[in-house]
Amino acid sequence: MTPHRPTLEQVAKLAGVSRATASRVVNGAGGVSAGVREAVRTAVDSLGYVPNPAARSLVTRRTDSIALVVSEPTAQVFGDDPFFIDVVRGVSAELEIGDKQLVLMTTDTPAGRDRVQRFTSVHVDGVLLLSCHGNDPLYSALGKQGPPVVCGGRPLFGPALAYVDVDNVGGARSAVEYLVGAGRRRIATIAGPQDMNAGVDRLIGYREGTAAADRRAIVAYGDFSRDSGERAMQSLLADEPELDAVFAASDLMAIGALAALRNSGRRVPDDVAVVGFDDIEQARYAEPPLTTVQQPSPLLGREMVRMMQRILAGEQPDSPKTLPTQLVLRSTA
Amino acid sequence: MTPHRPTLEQVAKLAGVSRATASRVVNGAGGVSAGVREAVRTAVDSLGYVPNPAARSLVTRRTDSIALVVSEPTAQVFGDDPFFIDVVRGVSAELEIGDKQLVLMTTDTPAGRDRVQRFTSVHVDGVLLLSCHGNDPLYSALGKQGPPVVCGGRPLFGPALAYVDVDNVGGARSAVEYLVGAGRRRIATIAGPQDMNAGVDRLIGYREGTAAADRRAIVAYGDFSRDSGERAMQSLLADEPELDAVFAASDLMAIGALAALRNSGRRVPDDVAVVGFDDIEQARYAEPPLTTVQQPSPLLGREMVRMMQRILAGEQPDSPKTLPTQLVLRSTA
DNA sequence: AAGGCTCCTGAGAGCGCTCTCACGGATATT
DNA sequence: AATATCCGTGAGAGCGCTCTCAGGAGCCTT
Repeated sequence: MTPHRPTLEQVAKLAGVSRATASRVVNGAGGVSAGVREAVRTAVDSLGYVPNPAARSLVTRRTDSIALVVSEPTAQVFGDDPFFIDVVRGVSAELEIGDKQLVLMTTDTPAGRDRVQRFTSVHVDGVLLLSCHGNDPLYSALGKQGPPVVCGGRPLFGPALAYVDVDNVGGARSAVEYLVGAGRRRIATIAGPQDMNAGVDRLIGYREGTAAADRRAIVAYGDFSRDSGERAMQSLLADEPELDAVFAASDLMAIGALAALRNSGRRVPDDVAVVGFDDIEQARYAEPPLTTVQQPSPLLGREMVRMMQRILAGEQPDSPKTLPTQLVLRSTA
Repeated sequence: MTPHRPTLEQVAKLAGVSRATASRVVNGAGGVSAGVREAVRTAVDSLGYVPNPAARSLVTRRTDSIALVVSEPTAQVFGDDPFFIDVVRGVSAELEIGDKQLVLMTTDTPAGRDRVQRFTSVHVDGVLLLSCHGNDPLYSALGKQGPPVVCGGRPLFGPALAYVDVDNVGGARSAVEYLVGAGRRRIATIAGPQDMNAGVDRLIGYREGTAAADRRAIVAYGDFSRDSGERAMQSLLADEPELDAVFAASDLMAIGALAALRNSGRRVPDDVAVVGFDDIEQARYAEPPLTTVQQPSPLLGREMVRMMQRILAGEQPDSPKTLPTQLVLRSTA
């Protein structure tokens, strides 16, 4: 198919130098006189030379590519909010700077997990884990040996891995604080799944906020999806008809809650205030537009890569990094 | 970091065979006696041997990985509908079957494009192009030399590349036919961007449908986004206050149109029927739930991979493949 | 029984690259 | 002026794997 890619050897011959020198120029190593460097560059251009990464990585033992591992449940959960794609975009953009490749892997089946484990042990320089689910055996497996791992989201179990997270606790707390400050008395929450760190931490933040203001915690659970939010809101309304505020751990659940509130005849925000979490695009178009806690998803991707690069460069293991969230005021609270 | 990966040499020694034989077993090549095969397998397991892909691909000239190239504009456009992630999921699942890797690349800048071009020429066995935008220089560049290319979505320009597409024309036409059958008289469309094949083809389908029913074409343009749909609907309403149906080339635009119709006091579907395209999750929750043309996004990804694999296997170049769409009836039409 | 098969196995030659090491020449040191 | 230092360069040894080729053992043919 391909006629035949030129090799370094040919570049060297054309430039009238040795392969070693050509290699030096191609890799930007110093110690080459300007004239020779120029000659090699010319040869590279005229031949259209592109280094063979396999040959290179065979000797360097680097692959210059890192894996982004996403557990399929995660992809499913985040399938309809742009979180995932935003993270990927951030990862991609940041890797591009370092001229590294992004290898995307999903782990739905145990076989897939096994595949990931085998694969990552040789094929990539590092692994970014975006599987925020509970006791994932992948955590411990990857942590034990093989390339360095950086998690997106604080791992709930397993060994202490490097991670970057969004300030879920702080964001949730600030949402509650805002509701308290706005004079709300009975503040409920629709929490996310408790096998995911975002679900856990946002509930913790809610509890901190209510405790600090001496409010009772009123908790219902959802799975981050719209429907689960609607159902949770219904049960909340049944149990606590007097509630006047709800913090939902995701925008989708908040939007579901909005529908439930509407159906129950409550006015938002007059009767019940609603605050979501994520700040997805739909939040802007909700009826009424949703007040929510914004999280910097692309930045999460970028920071994961940066942390990985620091680890790869052999620097001190970073302390976990937490990215700030921000309350975005719209009309529901 | 890594202690040191076992090599085939070590496996061979442990199994008491030559490297060649060990290689045969590892690669499942025939012509190895059962006893020897078993011995090698045992050695592989006990050593935890994983073949070094760099060494392998150095000699085989395959990388067993294929690139999915996404132009950033595309990612942006599709950022808030699950199309992109669905395609990726399909691609990923299908590649996994063939035990190939997915390398994800985005091309926002010209530099990025250059990078893609250089990269793909050596690093991957094939390229899946998901950049459905107009006159992308990448098309011709990739088509000319380098690995085989399969496009997702019919390329609008450039050389004839293999592609898989969704039946945009047929889907749009069937939407119009349905509206006609439901007795709608003045059927407008909110078309998508005309530098993207989905935008072009859905407009063609609309035109076919209206022409076949002797209806006048009433066209406004959007960019697939919600806001552009809302604006387009407003201008449609201003120009053609008597219209009684709208086909929007995306669900997001249809949802925007719904908002504009509501604001103008029209009832949906009583006064104006609305049909979207895509069947994103939001369509189910629109007010009222949106009738729309469903497209099989994950299947698109799978089929792209399958076509690529056929090409890689040296089979006859496939004719372009078109995947069926299906009208999903809800409440807006 | 001799030749011809087939079947299994091992030896060895690279794939294209990086990197260490040695070496010659120019420059700096004493 | 002699030695030490440095810089630019080339030779060559692999990195771990696949794959061709040759050869030995066992079987079938005639």
